[in-house]
Amino acid sequence: MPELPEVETVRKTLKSLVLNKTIDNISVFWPNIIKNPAEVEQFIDALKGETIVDVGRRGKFLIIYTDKYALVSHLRMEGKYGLYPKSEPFDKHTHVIFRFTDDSELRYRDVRKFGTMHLYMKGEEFEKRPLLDLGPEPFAEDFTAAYLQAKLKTTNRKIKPALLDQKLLVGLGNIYVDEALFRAGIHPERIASSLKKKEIDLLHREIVATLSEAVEKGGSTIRTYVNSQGEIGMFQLELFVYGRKGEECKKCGRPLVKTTVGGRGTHFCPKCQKLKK
DNA sequence: AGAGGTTCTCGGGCGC
DNA sequence: TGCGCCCGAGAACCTC
Repeated sequence: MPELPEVETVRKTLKSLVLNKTIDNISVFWPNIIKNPAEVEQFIDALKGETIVDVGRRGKFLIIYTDKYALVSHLRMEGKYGLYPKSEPFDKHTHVIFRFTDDSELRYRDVRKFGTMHLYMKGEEFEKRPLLDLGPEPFAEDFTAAYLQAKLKTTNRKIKPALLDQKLLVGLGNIYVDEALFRAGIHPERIASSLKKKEIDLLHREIVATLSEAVEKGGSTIRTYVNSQGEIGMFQLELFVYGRKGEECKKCGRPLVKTTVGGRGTHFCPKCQKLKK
């Protein structure tokens, strides 16, 4: 569910809620979420007594920093963090609880149980999976049009699945990839290596613009997304194509269509995004 | 009933 | 042949 704008919004709200809190103990009700260390007991023992000193982000991953550790957390489709009073009952979708030394606790809830957590010593987190091998951040200096052009030139994949590959670039998911491709006027099934320099320049600009506008609006709430303070995003109101099948294209007025590309539901305008070679 | 905001693993196909 | 890369399919899980 969350792509870069949603995760960045969660990062900010989560940080404001848990900074300087000290973990007293932890309960894990669905151990499959904990991918490292191998034993859940080690995960729990390591974090007992640790104080949260920062909350970072790399692509769609949250990184909760404590004195000694980096907890790398991916929300996948439906993961959510929230701070609750210990006295409040938790629901059946609560899979991990971090109890603090005060009367509050951080709960990780995840209806589909797809989310993951990897715990590493601080400083090791970028050398191990899943943060190893990630592509550039879209707002960083190393994500340039020239970089994008060099990467796309050498792949025969369709442009949409190529852009969803987090090794090429982090942060895009199914919503924002459809939005960026529409805004750049590029058909999602174009072969990546067939894109012209001019098209890639525009695509690069629209990827950065779409993601940064969405961050400003607190992300998009399509179904269930809320930030760590329970607030919805507002960027869904600005979407051009995602979730708008059959509605009028905001550029040309013709109806938008939905197909499947690379196994993912894909929204686009057949008039504004022509499938040329 | 099947799709849903994600990503990992696996296996087939292809080229060297 | 064998290996490595590239790419697509399927799987992980639950709700509506």
